[in-house]
Amino acid sequence: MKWSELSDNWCPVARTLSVVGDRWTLLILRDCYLGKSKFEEFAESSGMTRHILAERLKRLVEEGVLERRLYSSAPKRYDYVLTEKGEELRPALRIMKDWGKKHMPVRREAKA
Amino acid sequence: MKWSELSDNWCPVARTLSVVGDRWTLLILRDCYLGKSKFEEFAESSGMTRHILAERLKRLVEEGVLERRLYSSAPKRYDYVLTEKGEELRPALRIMKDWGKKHMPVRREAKA
DNA sequence: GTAATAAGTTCCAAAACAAAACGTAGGGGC
DNA sequence: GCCCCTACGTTTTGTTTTGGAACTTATTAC
Repeated sequence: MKWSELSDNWCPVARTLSVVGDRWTLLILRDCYLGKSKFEEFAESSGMTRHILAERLKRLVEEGVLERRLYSSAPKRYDYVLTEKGEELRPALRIMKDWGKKHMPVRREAKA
Repeated sequence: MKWSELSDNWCPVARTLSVVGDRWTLLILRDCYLGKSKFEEFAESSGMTRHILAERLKRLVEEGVLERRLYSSAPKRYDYVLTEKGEELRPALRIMKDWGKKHMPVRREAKA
């Protein structure tokens, strides 16, 4: 089954996952909630490749979770800010944060 | 970057995602919250391949989110039940459910 | 004119995934 | 006993996605 098929699933959880159901997308949202908005910030913070990052940002914009915003006209630079729709996923990430703190202790050295 | 590297990330959200950060895993949890516990139930309900399902169940058991339980000794049959650790992710799925209902209307015909 | 910055794009090999067949260990009908 | 059914997986074979690194474009700072 493909992503696109999931978006019309009877289950609202499945439809949500068709947008945010992979680790990179959720890490982008985490960064947004931490105040980041720029491509380079996401790339450095999450450790994902620029290739994947560009693709995920594109989808988040298409789905209305983020908005691509021109923040400098010369040179042209765009960043990404949360929409209200995107803001409403914040509580889910907060639960994951608390769960990680409680159940997933760091075993070795922190990397990034 | 690989899954395994994420599990020692400084960020608790990232560590959480190293366990549940893909759509199939989260759909398995959804099914658990709906009362399902059997391999065949997960396979049919989510539409994922048996191959992937077996792998994800294995990891969820290793991580202590689910418990593999012998529910019939002859023939030997196992099912999967939530641990307390697994139960504590339920609120995150509830938020995704509400978000999906609000922001992801079904456009075409529901399939599964 | 040379280097730096920032947002991407392109390329190729490696890994993950999808689909479907196969395996295994019994149970039940007859 | 023999055959099909159930249920939890495993194996196999191709396709798709991902990872990693280099490249592009436009502009500013020196």
